[in-house]
Amino acid sequence: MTDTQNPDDNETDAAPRDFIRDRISADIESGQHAAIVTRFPPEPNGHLHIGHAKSICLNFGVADEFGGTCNLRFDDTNPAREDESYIRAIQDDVRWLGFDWGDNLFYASDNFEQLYAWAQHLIENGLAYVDDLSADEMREYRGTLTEPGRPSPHRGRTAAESLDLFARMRAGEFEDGAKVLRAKIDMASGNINLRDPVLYRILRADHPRTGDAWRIYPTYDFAHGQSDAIEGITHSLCTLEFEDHRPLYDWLIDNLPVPARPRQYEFSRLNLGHTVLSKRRLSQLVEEGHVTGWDDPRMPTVTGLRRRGVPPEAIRDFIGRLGITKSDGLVEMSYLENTIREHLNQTAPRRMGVLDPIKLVIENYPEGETEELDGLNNPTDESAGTRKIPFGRELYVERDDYMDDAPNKFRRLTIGREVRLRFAYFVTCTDVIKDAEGNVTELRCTYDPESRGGDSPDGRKVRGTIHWVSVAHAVTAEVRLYDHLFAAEEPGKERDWLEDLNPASLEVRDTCFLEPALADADGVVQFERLGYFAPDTNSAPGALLFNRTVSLRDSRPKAKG
RNA sequence: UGGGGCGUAGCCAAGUGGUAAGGCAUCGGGCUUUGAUCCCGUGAUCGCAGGUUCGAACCCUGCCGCCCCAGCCA
Repeated sequence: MTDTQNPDDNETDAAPRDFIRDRISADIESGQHAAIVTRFPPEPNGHLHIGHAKSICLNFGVADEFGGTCNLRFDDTNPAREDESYIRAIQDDVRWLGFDWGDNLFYASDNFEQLYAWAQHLIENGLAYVDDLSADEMREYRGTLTEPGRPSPHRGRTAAESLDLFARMRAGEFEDGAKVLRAKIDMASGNINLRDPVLYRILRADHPRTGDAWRIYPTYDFAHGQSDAIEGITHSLCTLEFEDHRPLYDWLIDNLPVPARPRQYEFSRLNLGHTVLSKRRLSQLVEEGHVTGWDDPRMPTVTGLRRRGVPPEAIRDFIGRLGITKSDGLVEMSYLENTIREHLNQTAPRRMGVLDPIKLVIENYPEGETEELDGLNNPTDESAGTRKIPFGRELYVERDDYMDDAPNKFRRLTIGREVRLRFAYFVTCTDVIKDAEGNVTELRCTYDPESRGGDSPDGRKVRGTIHWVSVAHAVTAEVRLYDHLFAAEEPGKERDWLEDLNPASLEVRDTCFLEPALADADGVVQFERLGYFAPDTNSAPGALLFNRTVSLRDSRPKAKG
């Protein structure tokens, strides 16, 4: 009973460990908290991106691991920039990622009345005052990073006067920007957030949820921590740039009669190479038409990744592998891509499709004859079974898979070389037909009828295997190939970030030929030897449209055929 | 020159005084009806310089580098 654990007693596969989880464990062990409550607090002013996914996975993940709950809370304190449409989209995204907030849906705006009362409480206690300084004046008075600020002339206003002014601000008596409510803390603090930060500003705009009830709105600093307290959040997890705000967060909690004592912990946000992860920049890309929308498959948004064909499991796995720390780095895009491949390799059915077709005619195959061959749906998963693939005398193969005078390394078609048509026959190229400009228009081949299925009874080996589609049975489709949205790994590092946009991020192949089984594909599939492809949201029978989620790894020698 | 953080191999990241986990990438090799998958192997003395200690990535001191903060954005 009093047995201690063996030092070599290997725990099961390590649940994620990081400084935040360590802290939570400690808080639970010490009895500090019986159960933990976290929250994911998006501002509804744009769509979620993969950086948010990190926060989502952390907050919901930790709640789940420790038997707590995670609230979804909209930080809707700025009606000037927020919109209802985003509220819906954000919920869809979080759900799609695989998380469930149950009944715990909140809005900071639900607390407006309470926040107002607490602001009055601060004024009554001499801890806040109404200031008439303009934004410009306030900036001047605030000082600089190295010089202390000066007190506003209104800092000494009586509580009674501030209370009156504050009420009139609420009533809509003053213009936007005419007055603000400020906390009275320390104009000389080295931490600029403590130099009498603004708690309320006049914004005579209607709010998606409270309509015209309010003419003043609390700032993030005043709304966030207090909302945490109201919801009983135990661990308020946010990104590093809020570290400077923690003293203010604590000051407010300490000076207000809040019902709980939440604590804020900060972790580093996700930075990904060859893309941008800020809502400001992402909205700009959308607004200026550099992409087709928030759900453009090139966007690092949750909705974009989804349309691209990235499974939510892959995103969660990716985030999990990165870990939670306080050091900010730049994660290689290839890391994400690799994680996506890993998941899709297990689940995506294999199919064949030719994206840059040239015709291949098998001269000794009977005219007009057709047969069906069996193709493995997934070599890594026996249970995926097989499918029938129609075969005939005329096929489409990839232009890339033929080369004149190919070097020995070239394992594909060239005159005189025998290769295997996947799941079909051995075929030997005998002649090539070209147009006036020298472009290959057709390949002539002979096949070995004995090699049906892809193996020769004489045990003869073949150097390569290529994919194909029967001309008579092919379905046509448009396929979109994507590359990094930005050519530079760190957009904006060497020049204006928009100049780093990759002009080749989208390549449209409008006449591709696919095996007939793809006519009604409804999930991500692997086009053998090419990559993973997802039917686009606009794909329709007769007008198939696929997005390349990610290519397959390619270890072929550098110089392509 | 103020305040707050960070600094372990190309990238992410364990490690918290006892002699550098793991993942990805790279490069070799094996297997292979996808040049895919899979399998095996492959690299660091821990930003730098001092100090404490029998012993330091982990403790102390001093440097250096990078990130964030001067919105009535979050």
